[in-house]
Amino acid sequence: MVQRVLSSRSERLAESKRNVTSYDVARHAGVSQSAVSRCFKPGASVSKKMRERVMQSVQALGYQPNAIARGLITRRSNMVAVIVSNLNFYPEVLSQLSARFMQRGVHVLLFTLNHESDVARTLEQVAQYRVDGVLAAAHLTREQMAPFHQRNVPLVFYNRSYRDAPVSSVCCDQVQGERVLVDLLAQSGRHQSYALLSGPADSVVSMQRTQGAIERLHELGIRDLTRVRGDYSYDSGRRAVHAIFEQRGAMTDAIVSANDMMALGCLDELRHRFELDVPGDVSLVGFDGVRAAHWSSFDLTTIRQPVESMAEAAVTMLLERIDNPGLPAEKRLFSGVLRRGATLRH
Amino acid sequence: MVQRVLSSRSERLAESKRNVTSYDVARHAGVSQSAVSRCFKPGASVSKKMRERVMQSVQALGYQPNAIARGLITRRSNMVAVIVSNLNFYPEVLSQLSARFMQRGVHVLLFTLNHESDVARTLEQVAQYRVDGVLAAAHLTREQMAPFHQRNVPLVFYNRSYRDAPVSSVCCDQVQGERVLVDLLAQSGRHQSYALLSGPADSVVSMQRTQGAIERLHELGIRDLTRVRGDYSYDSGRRAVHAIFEQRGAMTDAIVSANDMMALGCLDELRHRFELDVPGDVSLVGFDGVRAAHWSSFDLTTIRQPVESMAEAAVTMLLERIDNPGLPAEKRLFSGVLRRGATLRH
DNA sequence: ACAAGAATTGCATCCGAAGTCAAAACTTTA
DNA sequence: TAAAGTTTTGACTTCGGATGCAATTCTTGT
Repeated sequence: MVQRVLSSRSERLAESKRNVTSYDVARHAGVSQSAVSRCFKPGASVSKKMRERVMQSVQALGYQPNAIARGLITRRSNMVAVIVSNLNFYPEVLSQLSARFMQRGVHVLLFTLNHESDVARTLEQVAQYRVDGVLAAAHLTREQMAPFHQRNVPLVFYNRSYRDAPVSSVCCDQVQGERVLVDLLAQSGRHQSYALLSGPADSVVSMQRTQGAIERLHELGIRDLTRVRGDYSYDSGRRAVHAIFEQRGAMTDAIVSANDMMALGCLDELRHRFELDVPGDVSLVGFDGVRAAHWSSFDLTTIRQPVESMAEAAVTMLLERIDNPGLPAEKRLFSGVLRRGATLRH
Repeated sequence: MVQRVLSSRSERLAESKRNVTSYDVARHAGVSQSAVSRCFKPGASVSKKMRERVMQSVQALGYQPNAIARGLITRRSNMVAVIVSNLNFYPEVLSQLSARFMQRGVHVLLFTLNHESDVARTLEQVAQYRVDGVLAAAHLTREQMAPFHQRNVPLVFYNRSYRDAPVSSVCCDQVQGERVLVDLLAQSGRHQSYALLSGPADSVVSMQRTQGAIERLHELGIRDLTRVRGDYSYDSGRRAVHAIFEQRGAMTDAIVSANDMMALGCLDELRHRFELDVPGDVSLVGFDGVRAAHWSSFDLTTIRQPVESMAEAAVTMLLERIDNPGLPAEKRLFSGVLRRGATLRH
């Protein structure tokens, strides 16, 4: 009877191409399932003989431990969620994060947000997969963070800091960077009329950069400036030039853009549509230090975010907090690195 | 006795912030665990009253079903692996794929490869997570594909096709696109000397493009051409110009680049370093249709890959094969779309 | 009011690996 | 060589939810 059940089971196995389990390996090697399991646990108590026997069967059957089942019992999925809004803008960040997580044996469950995606539903999914941690390069409200705190899932933000919320973050100092840029503008050529091009209204980063610029301009006694808003894209940078000139005629001779993409759009529009010289007629600064800013067509003056260090810090902070749930939240602030290009009047 | 065990259990629950399980919900609602489970299964047999009671407890306790546990029993993780090499080059592809998978309730486990990553180890990880399918925008050998076939895990390639392997793929017709570009070059201005800039030696896409170009050039009777190799990057495009001119003096007046990034590097180097006019002195074509190719500084003539359609097709093909394991492999070939820019001599 | 049929519900089992603990197999020591 | 100590090993339980099946409840028709 028992025999029969067993045989019908192995028949099913054969016909359904069921995955090889640790039981199959155990049977093949003539040992217990526990033994097989132990052979895959680093410091476990297994004799050399046993390990050899098991590994031989593992090879023979092509066994791969099931990470899902393991995760269920250990309560560790070895996955982290990476939530990014607008993947297009900062591919390097994801690239860096992914590489560094992989290197440490942690897997990345990717969630991208766009304007039409349902953040609540997305976060629900994140929660259901029982990820060990969350790395968010996107904005979350306090209510949206709460469930993670309750479940003790560490949360690290990339480039957004929540002043009074107890969450960790790795940021580039937007305010200080922007101040450096404004200083540079002010020191070089005598600019008559400044324009400030901000990013989307709901972007905290854009707010900080804009605020940093305004603050410093005020301190320098410059209060009169044109303000327009873009959406971080190249095209919106191009459109912004029109908006600026509509407001001020073509007086404007210094443009502070909240990011590089828009700055490049401005640059192209100024040169090719308005046939103005940059930096002869107009000075221009960006922020981010994207690849294209370095291209010889542009050679943009900007602040480069130290993506490598920031990614490394973010990954480390998250993994530390996963291994040691007691660690308090920590906010790390990196300084941007000035890149002097050729878009500033002397 | 039973009472005592129960109470010690709930104490443990309280102190360890254990996640809420379907048992907890069942107890709270005074029903069986099966009932709770059924309330989360779409077409299940549950009375209205039951559903209400359960949902009330779900709300009260903040229950979230555990996708890991579910995956174990259903043998469906609802995750697919997306394997990309060099995330930096084609951020739009990942962005599109991710958005489309999310929209259909499928989760993306991201694996990025770079020159120093261990492909075998990566694929092992993919296998261990029991993903329902794999979407690869990277090269795999037949041996590396084999385990997926054995386990019946559908595999769809993005932009790489394996002629005689029974795997599905979605590709852009590189050869035909390159032929169109060469024709265009040949028709416009009388070019004296062609140069061909290929991508990395191990890139199948580069090979196809290069081959397409050479083939058509031969057909047109043009056999004399300079060949150099780059690595798909902007910088390698810049360097390539030097290499070309070293081989041929500055005779070359038509450059066919295997991708847009390198073409942009060429363009910048030609204009700013060599002070040559494009298209006046040199004509130039790229391939891909990246954003920057459209920028007014460049206005590159290129073939745009229909990323949206290709991503949609790839996602659909993969999900269909997951739902219906019997489906045969299928190869879909999309035509690139010519974008006429201003980098061709008339 | 009652039998037959349909819709719900709960019990028990399963998915696949990991951890606990006691039994079994080795070592060492007296 | 027996006792004591140390390693290894295996039986059994657990993680959390899904599902087949039998038991129960609810409809319906007569």
